[in-house]
Amino acid sequence: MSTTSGSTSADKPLDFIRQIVDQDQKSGKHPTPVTRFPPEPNGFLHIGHAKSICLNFGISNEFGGRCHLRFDDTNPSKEEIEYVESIKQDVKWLGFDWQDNLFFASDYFDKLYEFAEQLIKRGKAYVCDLSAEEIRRYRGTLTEPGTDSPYRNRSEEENLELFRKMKDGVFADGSRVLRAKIDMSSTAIVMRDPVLYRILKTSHHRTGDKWCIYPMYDFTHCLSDMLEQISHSLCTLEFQDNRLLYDWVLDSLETPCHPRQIEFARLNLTYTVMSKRKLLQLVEENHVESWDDPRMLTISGLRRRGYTPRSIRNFCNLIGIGKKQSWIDMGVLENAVRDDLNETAPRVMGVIEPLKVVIDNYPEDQTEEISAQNHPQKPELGSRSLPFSRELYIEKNDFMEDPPRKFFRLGPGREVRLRYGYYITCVSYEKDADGKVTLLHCTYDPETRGGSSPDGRKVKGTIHWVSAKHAVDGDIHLYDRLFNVEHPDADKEVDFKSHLNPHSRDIVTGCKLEPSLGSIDAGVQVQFERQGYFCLDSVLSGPGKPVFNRVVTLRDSWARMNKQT
RNA sequence: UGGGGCGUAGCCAAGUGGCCAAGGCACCGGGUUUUGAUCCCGGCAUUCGUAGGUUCGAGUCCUACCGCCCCAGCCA
Repeated sequence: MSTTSGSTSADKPLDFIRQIVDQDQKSGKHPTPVTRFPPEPNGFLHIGHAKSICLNFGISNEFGGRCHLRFDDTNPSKEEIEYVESIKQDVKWLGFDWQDNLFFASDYFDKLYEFAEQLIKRGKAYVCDLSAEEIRRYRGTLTEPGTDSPYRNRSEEENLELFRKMKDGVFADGSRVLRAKIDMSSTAIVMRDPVLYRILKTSHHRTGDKWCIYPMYDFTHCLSDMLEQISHSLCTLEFQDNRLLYDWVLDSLETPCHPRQIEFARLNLTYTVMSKRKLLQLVEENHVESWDDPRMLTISGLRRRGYTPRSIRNFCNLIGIGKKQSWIDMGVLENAVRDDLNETAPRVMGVIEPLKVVIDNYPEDQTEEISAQNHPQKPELGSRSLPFSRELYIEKNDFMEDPPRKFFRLGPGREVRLRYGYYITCVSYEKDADGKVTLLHCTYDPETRGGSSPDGRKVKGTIHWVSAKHAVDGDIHLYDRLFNVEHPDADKEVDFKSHLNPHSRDIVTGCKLEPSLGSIDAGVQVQFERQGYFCLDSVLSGPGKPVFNRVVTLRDSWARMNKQT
């Protein structure tokens, strides 16, 4: 079994789709499974697509098959070449390889056209002159059957002639369509003589102006699958009805194989919205900066935020595949990055909201180099050296004027350990006119260098710090969930944007970072000890002006405890 | 009132008629810890949408009912 897909464990039970693939492989029906990921190049990929990508490419990796990347580009009025490139980049970044199996439905336009003529010759398709509005009326309703189009019984010759003229551009957009001749009284609406081709005098991003008719999804998809010898065509639940048409088209034509369509539930996540329309709205109305805003659950947004490909793959493997519409808790996604980054991210110290500390009994001009581990559980990741001096910064919320008993940090007269440094005790503090604490005076115990005392005295709290004169200044963007309710778009009467979390991005300037952070590469994740995982923003950072994104916080049982009381 | 699907814990999800209904997340206890992190240990469905039925035995089979999702684009 390949491990390309991440954390596929041998003892994990197979989902229902993998069971089918497994059986088909063992029975010899499909010794080499072939799947495909078929995006329409009309937008950016998001976490929901990642589920499909991991499923299709995952199966191909696990069963020794192939997975094609095929662009479903049959509607030139919505699609753009730019999206093709971003989709390829995203799939690649997620860690999957389509090798030389890159296809476009538009590459099949000639063949598709031939199949359409074949259908006409078999008396299974006809050109219809009804307007879009009329077709809709003739279609009937959920409970009433449709009625036959007056053009339904044209002769083969007439249909062929008209269809060729459609192709040659003699008719106006929308004036005629090619329809399948199935059953206007079918209980399945998709079978009531569905449109197969429409006239669209729009140039296509790949075929240019060659075509002025374009095939519809239902006609294109099954035939594309067939042409590529796809064994298992996986799609989401809303296509269940379409399977009837998928099978009808293939059964109505002379084809060498008949791929099996299998539907699974799309991904829904709490505290976010997933539809392309709503994501677009967030961008256009400037609720976020862009498609790759770190708050967006687009693949590019997640990448910029600092999510690792592996964490996304692990997440997709974790949530499973089923037919039940479900809502995965956002915490599961967040947990997936935490788990991954906990293993791999080097630990560093950064002070987000600095409070200056003067160690009164520390020599004025002295600087010491203190050794700090890069990962306490992984000595193989080495250590680094940290400058220590008389003036430091600590986190503002690591000091309280009147701390409760369970507060293990600094307060008047209290002693804490500076991570890898010394024990210090707060002896006094200064406040400004507004009553805000501006400076702490502490003393240190020279016997406690490195963080332990010869007398074995217990110090419960350990806090992070940065030497004031060695600190690198930077900005930090504290990202949080974009919405503050579980189901932002649950109520159709309420605008989902009214649930936007005003603190989805808190920008903090003047943060004090340990020196090594001045030369870190964009996109490399580190753990700011006691706070969370961060990475340098690839867009906003400039020379000498680092901007760090918070990928996700560390679990914080202290914060949780305070929330409850 | 048509058709297609789905209902196992707060959220996912195994289970394919036979020991006490996997596992993960969340939650609650406890331990280790120079990150209130990580890690470790323990707890967490007398019950599988509901009601009947078949069977020695049913979450798994049958019947009825209830609830939720999708379908009436010349979108995919």
